[in-house]
Amino acid sequence: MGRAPCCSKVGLNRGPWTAREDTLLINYIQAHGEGHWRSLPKMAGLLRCGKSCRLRWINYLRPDIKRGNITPDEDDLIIRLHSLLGNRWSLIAKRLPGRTDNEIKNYWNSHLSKRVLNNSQTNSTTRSSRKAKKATEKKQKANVEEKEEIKVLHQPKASRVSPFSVISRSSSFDSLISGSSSSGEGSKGTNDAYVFYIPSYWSDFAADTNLEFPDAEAFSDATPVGDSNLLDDIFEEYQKLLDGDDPGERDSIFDVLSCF
DNA sequence: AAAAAGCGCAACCGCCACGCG
DNA sequence: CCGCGTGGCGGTTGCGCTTTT
Repeated sequence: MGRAPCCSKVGLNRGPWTAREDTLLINYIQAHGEGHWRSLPKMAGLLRCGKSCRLRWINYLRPDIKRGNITPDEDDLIIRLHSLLGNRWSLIAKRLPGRTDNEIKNYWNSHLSKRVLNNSQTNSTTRSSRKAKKATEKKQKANVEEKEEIKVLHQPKASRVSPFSVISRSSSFDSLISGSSSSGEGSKGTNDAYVFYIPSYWSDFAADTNLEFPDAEAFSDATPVGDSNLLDDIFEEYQKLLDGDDPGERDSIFDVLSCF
């Protein structure tokens, strides 16, 4: 049973959004900005729940959304961050400009979790029926997750991010992402051409937390994430800090991460 | 060629924390 | 301090498309 839905569903549209609804939502947000999701549908003339509007905007319509396949570098970073943060999709997404938590979560569930699973397998499996295979995968997945739960160093409860994060993600991302961002569907494909940048807040992050990045000055708007050495450096710094004995220090890392 | 199974992803659901009166 | 409204988050579902049998 549980509690009542967030809003009355009576008379509201559900399921896939139509182009018309998308247009209404985009036009309204362009005119009035994000927020006030509860009243937005009414004001925008949409027969949708406010929550649904928010999700549609954040996961699909926002102009800074980068559509297309996950690049190998992003792929690598997701795996590494997941090993540190667990299923903290929003935090992981914040390290991947233009990617949404939903997208990363889906990508993990459909691609990476299997890959991680396969890598952890020591025995080669015999060919079996798909059903049996899937059942086995499910079982193994459960085992891996059980182990991961032990491995993850610190997994605080999900918490709301500061308003600053909204500014970071939604207001200035056009300047952070080079290449075209597409708001239409079916624009997958040109992923190889994507180049994106670590935003300048990385250096602020380092300064604010007294982190000694190997080359903090290198973190500027013009720093391509495509440099896998840099990704390694970032990841290693995270790991070092997380491996530290001081729980307070670890907490501060998550606090800082939550601020972006 | 048809049916079954698998896959990918948009959308939904419910819980939780923050902000404000 | 407390209760309510709201927004954010992670988990889950549903469905269309693709692949396999």
